[in-house]
Amino acid sequence: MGRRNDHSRQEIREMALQVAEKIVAKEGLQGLNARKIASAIGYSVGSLYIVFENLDDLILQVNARSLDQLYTVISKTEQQCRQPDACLLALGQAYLEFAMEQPQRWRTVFEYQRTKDAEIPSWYRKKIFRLFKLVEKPLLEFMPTLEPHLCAQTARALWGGVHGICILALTGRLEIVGADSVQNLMELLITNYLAGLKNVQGTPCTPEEGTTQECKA
Amino acid sequence: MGRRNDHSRQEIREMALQVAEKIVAKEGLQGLNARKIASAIGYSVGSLYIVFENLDDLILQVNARSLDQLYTVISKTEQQCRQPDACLLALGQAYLEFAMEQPQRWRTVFEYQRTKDAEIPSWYRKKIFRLFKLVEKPLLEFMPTLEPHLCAQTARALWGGVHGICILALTGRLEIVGADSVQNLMELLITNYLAGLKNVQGTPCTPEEGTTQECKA
DNA sequence: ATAAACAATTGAACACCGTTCAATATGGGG
DNA sequence: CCCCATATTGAACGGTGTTCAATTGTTTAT
Repeated sequence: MGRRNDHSRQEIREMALQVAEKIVAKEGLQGLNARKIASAIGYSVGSLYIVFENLDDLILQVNARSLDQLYTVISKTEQQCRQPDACLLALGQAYLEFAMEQPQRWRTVFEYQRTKDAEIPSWYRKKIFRLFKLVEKPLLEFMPTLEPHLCAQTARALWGGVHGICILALTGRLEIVGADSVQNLMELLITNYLAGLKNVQGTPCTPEEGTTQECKA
Repeated sequence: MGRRNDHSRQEIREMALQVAEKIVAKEGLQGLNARKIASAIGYSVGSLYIVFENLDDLILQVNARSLDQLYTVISKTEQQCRQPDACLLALGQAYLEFAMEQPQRWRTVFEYQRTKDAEIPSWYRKKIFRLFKLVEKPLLEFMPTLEPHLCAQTARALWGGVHGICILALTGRLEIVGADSVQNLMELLITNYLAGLKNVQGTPCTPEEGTTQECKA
């Protein structure tokens, strides 16, 4: 088959991405390959390489969409809550919920590392940044005295923790008996972390309980 | 070449694992393949499949060794510390240090998922369990009133958090400027979490700060 | 209307991967 | 010394991602 002009490049790109999303959601990253995508959209492999630089590029786009959807979910959660501490807890649980409802897509986002040593593009980084921003906002309401840099650090520490629980849960390394226990872990982490924040910042440093870090600020 | 009896199967196995460890440490999981291992130990690919079920099996063994080495490091750290809170902080930092000094090996342990749907063998699970035990011990000293199950949960929440910070740091998703800032994140997470634990467990539940969970116990 | 120029599309081909197994070469027992 | 049991091989198979000469339909010029 030669020229047929059935679809524009943008359209082919869009079709490929939609198919790839479905495959990733159903079979995970392992189930995804160029020939499968190509045949599903009725084009050949060669056409994929006109529209995408390579498969890494394609997967990056799929992940970008997952991040966008995650942002939508998290953002809605953030808008619906009132008290900052309850808000942070709700954000963590929304994050966990997304991860558990779309495990394959979520895992693909965070486990996939490009083969090439190419840097993560800045537009993709921004999608991660704005997720952090959603955490920093209620955190600043919760601790208004936090200077911006420390707030960013505090948010990243908390979100790293939330993320870690999700990963260990999804990869089956938490090994917890019981149905909703991952949610409990999440609540434990967030509430204790926040309570500690309030406590440490609000009280003078006591030598037998504080370590060293908090006394400086 | 036919029979030569240069090495026993155990010896071939050992040689293969040592070579595989080096390759993983230097080039990561992506740099590892059967032919490379085979040529490095002076045998053919076929011999590898006599000694290992498949590459997944081989990688599992490599990861088991990484877990053992991690356990050694963490265990030593645990033995050297005095106060339980300082101990937990030291454990987290030792974990982070291992992850950053052996990034490829550490990532291979946690990011690799077997292709086959085969379960993780129980002897491998035990290696993960005993790592958690090292966390639960000082945690119980820190909070002697914790019932065993809640202690296990509390340890897993904390360790999930520690793990998450490591992962995000290693995959370049934290985006922190400065040298030792990941260490600071780790300290933030652990000290705040511990302070919160003490605070929440020790004081009666106040409606405006506590969420819901801690008031039940 | 016809031809020439152009561009979209293909799919065979290449180099790699994990895995298998018939063929083979050899150490050691009779 | 011969023969056999077996340790070892490596070509072969089906699967990757990726490339690019060849092909074929569309458009433009005459």
